[in-house]
Amino acid sequence: MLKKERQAFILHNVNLHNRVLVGDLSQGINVSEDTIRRDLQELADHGKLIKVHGGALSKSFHTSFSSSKVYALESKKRIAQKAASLIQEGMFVSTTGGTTIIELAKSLPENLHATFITGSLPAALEYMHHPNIEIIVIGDKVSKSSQITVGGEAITKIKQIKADICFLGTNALDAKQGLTDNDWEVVQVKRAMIESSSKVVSLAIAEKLNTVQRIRVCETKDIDVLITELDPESPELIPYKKNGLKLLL
Amino acid sequence: MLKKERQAFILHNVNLHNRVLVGDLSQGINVSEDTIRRDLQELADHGKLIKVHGGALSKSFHTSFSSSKVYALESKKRIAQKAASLIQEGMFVSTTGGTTIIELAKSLPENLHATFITGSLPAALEYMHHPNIEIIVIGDKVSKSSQITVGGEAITKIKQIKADICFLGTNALDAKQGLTDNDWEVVQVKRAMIESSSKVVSLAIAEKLNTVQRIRVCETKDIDVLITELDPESPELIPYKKNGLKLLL
DNA sequence: CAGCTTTCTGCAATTTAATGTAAAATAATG
DNA sequence: CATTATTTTACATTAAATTGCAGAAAGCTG
Repeated sequence: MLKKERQAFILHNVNLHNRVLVGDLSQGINVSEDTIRRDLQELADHGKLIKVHGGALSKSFHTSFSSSKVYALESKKRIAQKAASLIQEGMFVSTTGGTTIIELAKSLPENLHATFITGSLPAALEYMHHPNIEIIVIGDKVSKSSQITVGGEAITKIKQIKADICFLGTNALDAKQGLTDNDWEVVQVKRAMIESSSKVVSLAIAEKLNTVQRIRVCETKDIDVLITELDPESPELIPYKKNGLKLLL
Repeated sequence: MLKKERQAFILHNVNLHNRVLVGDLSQGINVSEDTIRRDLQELADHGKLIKVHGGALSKSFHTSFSSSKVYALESKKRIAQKAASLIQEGMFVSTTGGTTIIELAKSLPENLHATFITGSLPAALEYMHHPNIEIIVIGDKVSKSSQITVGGEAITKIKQIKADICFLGTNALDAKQGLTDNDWEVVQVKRAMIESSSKVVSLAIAEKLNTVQRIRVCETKDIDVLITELDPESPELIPYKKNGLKLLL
């Protein structure tokens, strides 16, 4: 059996049963456990499965188990801290929703005086814990999928307030395709925020990079700063640099 | 069973039943109690559950009970349920903030179709759990003490929407002095809500009755229904009856 | 406080993983 | 075809992880 075949077989199995054991595979294919381990390692390196002690789990199993709120939490925290450092005393800051933005809200320094504008209900609740932060909530219909307010009223209000900086929770970002999203109403809100902010910052964990969704929010060059957890020298980031984005962390 | 699988199983259980016992898990999965404890410890370290003596609790369960919002919770729940029974299919409902209103949000029947208008962020988050409820958030500056939006914009918006029924979380109610409150901005919002609603309902636990605060929101006769947990025959309630209030429970 | 249960700690046994090395297979080159 | 390099694999050895157990410590209950 060729190596590729074997790996295809393993992958097929792990996706079918959500789990595989090194021992079973070794017996089933009749190769040493070392070989299986090497295969698993390789597949894991390519992100096809999750290697664990004793075998491997399917990707879907793993993500469903570590619920999305805690998913990549550490990355998000680091990104959020970097983002917080961009905020200066007295600024007007607008933010979208999303878990990374919530982390940003939690990362704000205790004594920061600033005004936050948001249509995200969970984010607003977080800002509330900070005694010196003024909160402006954008009112309108609530989109349940994204937990932010959306609609014409919301967009009108957003455009009425010129923010110094705007933080975008990012669903998908690609150097060529720009910032994209799947929800039409949310896209409108994001566009309005970008339009009425002096500086646009995108917070994106690595896995959102080089992915594309249906609806374009803006082009890559419209974003001023990209904050992600990758090494700034990482080759993945080169196309973004070319588009003039400042990179952080 | 792989370690990750076991932990997924535990997590699934704790989220399902809100609690797990070390012994049960040990028997169920057929590993030693030590192993279960180590798993619980690990999951707790990652913030996925709360470890307690004898087992573990789900995160949501724990936070909903450890907070200080349990004061007079049972009374509030009963009041909330009574209030929920007043809401009919398709109604436009406006609500203020306050813990009793949050209980109302939790008490809503699963399949109710209605539109809720509120400036309260925690209430809006609760409504979000109901699939058939449309939420309109009133935007403006957030008052941290009351966790609702306040200000001219908010009042303008409230007046633009005519609600069928309006539920007021009540700080102080006195038959002679009417409904009173301590926060000027909140009072403005409440007044606007009363003005633009066909029916006004006050939710008040007994200890708020016959108390007065600085600023008058409205007179007693402007309230249509008072919901409290006292016996309707209670002498305390006679002056309210005289003012034409309908009493519930 | 006394008696009970639960938890923690260190330790040993077992299982699993990683690493280095050599043999075999495959590919590349002149 | 011979030979050289590369890849793949198995085996042995060492390292790491997981788990259960015993006894001490801590927590709970009446």
